[in-house]
Amino acid sequence: MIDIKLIRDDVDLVIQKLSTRNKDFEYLRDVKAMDERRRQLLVEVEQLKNIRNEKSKLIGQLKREKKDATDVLDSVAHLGADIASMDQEVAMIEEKIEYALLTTPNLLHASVPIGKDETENVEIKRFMTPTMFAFTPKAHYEIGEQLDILDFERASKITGSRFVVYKGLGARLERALISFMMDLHAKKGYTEIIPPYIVNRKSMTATGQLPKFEEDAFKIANGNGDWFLNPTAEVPTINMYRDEVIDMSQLPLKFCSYTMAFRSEAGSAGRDTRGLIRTHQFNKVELIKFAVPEEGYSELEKMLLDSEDVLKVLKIPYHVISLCSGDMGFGMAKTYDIEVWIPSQNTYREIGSISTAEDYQARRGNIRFRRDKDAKLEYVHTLNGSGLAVGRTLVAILENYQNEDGSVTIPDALVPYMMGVKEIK
RNA sequence: GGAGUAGUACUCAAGCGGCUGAAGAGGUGCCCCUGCUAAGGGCAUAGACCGGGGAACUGGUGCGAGAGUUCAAAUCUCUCCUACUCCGCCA
Repeated sequence: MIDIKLIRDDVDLVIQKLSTRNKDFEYLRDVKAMDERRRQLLVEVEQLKNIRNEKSKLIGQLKREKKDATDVLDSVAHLGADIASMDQEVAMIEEKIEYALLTTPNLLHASVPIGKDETENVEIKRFMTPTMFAFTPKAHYEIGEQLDILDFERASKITGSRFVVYKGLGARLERALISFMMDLHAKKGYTEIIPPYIVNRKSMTATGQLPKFEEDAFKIANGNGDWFLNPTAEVPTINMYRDEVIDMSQLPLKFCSYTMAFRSEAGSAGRDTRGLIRTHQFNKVELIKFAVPEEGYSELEKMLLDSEDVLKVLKIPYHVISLCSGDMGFGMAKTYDIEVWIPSQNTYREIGSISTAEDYQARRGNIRFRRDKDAKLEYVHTLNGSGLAVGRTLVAILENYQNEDGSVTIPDALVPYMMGVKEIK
């Protein structure tokens, strides 16, 4: 969350900065007023508590000396009710402020292009030219069904729509991609992680999924209603360090985290209903970094390159866009999306997203570091990037590596992971 | 799932409702001593968070978390979390 001191100091500036997200933030003026009321109450109630503490001490002393304490007891008796009611008001105000801050998005970095929606995102770079075919390319679900490596019908029988069964070499390809990606990143110094796929409410709150986007998550009945299916490895991996102080010498911490990710896809009814572009359950390899603030943005650029490298090695065309202000995610200060070429749709589609939250998540999750022994604690910067979405990478391979006869060539880099298979036919 | 035990600072650990923001030990830092090392001695070692103040300072909260009893809670009560032991079940 953003620092309440910013609101205290200059609420107009904060509102102005947030306004590029094309939403209304006038309620922050109420937050400022509540904060003032709270501090004023604190001064009053703390004075009363000080009096009570002093008198309590005196009572203890008198009793030890076997003296009469009735007068002091009488004089302190009325304080309790006042303190209790003021405490209650403070708690109520704090709850409201807390909720407002938890539902206020991050401030954007100065380099984020201003724009109203996804149509105004800015292309940063391209890799390769879109794949050309001498025939009409098929969609990945047609290819997958014909090769009998993807089975959507049976998946919907087992569960429902937006699920898939990977079969035979399809299953092997999915598995190969996970290993390939993890190897690629691990070789560059990212520590491999396989975290829990179920996370609790605190974790979801720290990374920003809650309290605002509860309907996007799968909640499960166990865990007193406070357990959720992992929506992205960013959640469990960043929360590894929640409420911790990270030793300065360990920064930047770099992780590549493999998870199965789960999304309710509430609100995307009708979109990408066919195929595995948008499923409730998908594999994802995610890059996560914890960095000192001054290195946050250089680490973001490096992470983008590491993420791109997956498609470079696989030789699949993509471009990178910088999300404009109106399309930015809730908790992030700056985001690059990698979009991969999808021949059947004749367009680029998102396959990865690389972002920095600056200290927004660190403040929510209380993740800090200290520069040296006597230095004050500071919040780290947290970064996350896809490395990549595995299902969508499989889509990109099926479509970009398809042949006229319906077969699919396996990218060279994956052949060793496919037990030598060079083609699916 | 059942039964039990425990959670105090960097670590271990004492702790009677008030004199405990917390004994003691280790560790760590600085200093002394011994030619160096091993060993020994001295001093320091609660931070964090929320406030007030221009500042020096100062108030509040903190003993797994939350609620309660009380003028007063590490200490009493309740709920929860976590770890460990035994039983049951199970990949």
